[in-house]
Amino acid sequence: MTENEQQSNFIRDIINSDLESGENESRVHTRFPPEPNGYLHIGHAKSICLNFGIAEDYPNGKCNLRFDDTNPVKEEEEYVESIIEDVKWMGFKWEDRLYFASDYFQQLYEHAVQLINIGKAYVDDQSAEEIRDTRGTLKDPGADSPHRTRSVEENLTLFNKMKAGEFGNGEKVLRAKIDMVHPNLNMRDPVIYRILHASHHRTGDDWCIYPMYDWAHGLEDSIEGITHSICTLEFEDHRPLYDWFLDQLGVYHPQQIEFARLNLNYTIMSKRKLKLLVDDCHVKGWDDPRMPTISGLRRRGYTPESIREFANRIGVAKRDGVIDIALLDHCLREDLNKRALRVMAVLDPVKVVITNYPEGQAEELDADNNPEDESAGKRKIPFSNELYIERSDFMEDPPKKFFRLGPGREVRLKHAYYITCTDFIKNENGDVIEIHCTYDPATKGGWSDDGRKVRGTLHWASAKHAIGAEIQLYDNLFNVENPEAGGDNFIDNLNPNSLTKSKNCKLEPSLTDAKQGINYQFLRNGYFCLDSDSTQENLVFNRTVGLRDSWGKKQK
RNA sequence: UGGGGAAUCGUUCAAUUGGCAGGACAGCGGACUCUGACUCCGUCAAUCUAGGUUCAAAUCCUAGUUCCCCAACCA
Repeated sequence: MTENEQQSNFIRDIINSDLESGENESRVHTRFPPEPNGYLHIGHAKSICLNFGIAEDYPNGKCNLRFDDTNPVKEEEEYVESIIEDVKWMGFKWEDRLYFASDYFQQLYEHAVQLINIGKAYVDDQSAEEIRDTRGTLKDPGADSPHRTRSVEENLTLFNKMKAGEFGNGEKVLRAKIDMVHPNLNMRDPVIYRILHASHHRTGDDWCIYPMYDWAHGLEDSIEGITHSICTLEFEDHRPLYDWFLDQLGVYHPQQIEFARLNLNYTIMSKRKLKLLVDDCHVKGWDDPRMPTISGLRRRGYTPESIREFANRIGVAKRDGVIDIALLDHCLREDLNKRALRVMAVLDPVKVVITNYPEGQAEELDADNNPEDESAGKRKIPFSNELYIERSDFMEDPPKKFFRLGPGREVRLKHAYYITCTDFIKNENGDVIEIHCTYDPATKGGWSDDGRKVRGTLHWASAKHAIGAEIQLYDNLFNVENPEAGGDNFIDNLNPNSLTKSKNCKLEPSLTDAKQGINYQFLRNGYFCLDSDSTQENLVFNRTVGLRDSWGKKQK
């Protein structure tokens, strides 16, 4: 596959053959159905790209954004808002098709009455424990409930009383009457309605009975005229049930198709566990830049384009596997390289004094904003006799392959001059605190006419013009490839060094005007963006991702 | 254990449906370079196993192996 070209997959193959055979009046209609019980993460992004991507690529294709809000005790308005923002940010459009399962509660209820009327559902008085105990096991068949043979009239009466609030939580449930000895556990008279005296974020206290996923989901799809209902592998076992309900009711019957969810190494993807990281303050919130949430990635500086390209490259299949986080990094760098504004920032500064440059003098030098994009233009950078360079760019006794500064060595200051190190000063701890150099006035702009080769090019900032900033460097949130291997002990695998703050960074003054949502490349240091906590007085930048570093790698 | 799925380079997705196993990422080597970046070139490397059918098998058949999912009034 070449870059940016749409990767085909088995789901698109199914759609193509459906289209060929004239299935669904040749419509293609998908949906992305999140439960608003947490923030969306990169795994959801895969599903979003799949469902909305299909809608974009087929003539008249549509994709609904539908909240599967059937469980009021776990769901909140805050999550609804974040999900809407995230899908929008990803660049997908649902036009006027924003739906909520809760909008269908009345229809779902009426269909339940219908199911009772055809003798395929009954009210059970058993407790949750009793139901569990009589469901049987993987090996053993289940046993019929004593209430399984109630008359239609009695079931109708009881179900209406459930709806009217005459029973407490857990006192009664409505179950489908299928087969208690079915080899598929999901078919052993699944519960389809439970009593929950809880306020729903949208329907308030209108209802005290709420539909279960299996009952609700297929009907939601049916009501919306979904053609291909795409979900993850763990629902494969539910498909017979999905089909059974729709067949019993005789309503429009979408096709459920399952694919393997995304797993990334060094990352967890469980909403429950991500919520725990937030609730227990292991991270600063759902949008902490170390989180794999879409909001976290956004704050970190990821672009929607890079995530969409990633989703395209990983493909879609039924085999579950683990994607290397390096592929995400790659897609990110590929996009950022094209768009990021180049600037200079010194993360760990050490002072350089140009001894032959007049003190008190300064000049403005020209610099490209983006060598990959001529239209990005140029800017001016101030130069003076006192500068900062990166501490790691100087060695007192450098090896031959070190192309940077050392006693007697000449390097280029990007966009400025060649300088040669003549001396350096150390403090009592033996740390280099000042480096003395001379500059060659004939090399202004970073060129010399005499054909002299200078291997190293350093970024820098003029000491008296530089602005200060705090920079946050990130590493993987977890320090093992599969943090979830130990079950709920994943907290033990948190990387204690996932966040490193550098307070005294020196940036070129143009960054005073840095804006949120813009990607910068701090030359030789990586891609950065202004953090949402940044203020005029205290600038804070996040490192989105570092540059590839073959030199650093070689050092190890 | 009953049921449902899946097995192809280190990782991941492909293979015109029986016709030379290909791409991407990672790795390694090199070229280029005012970012040790980018770019470019090269290179390493796989069909779960055992039988069978066939001129020919990743693909079909038989037997086996391994891995994943299911026993919430979660989704």
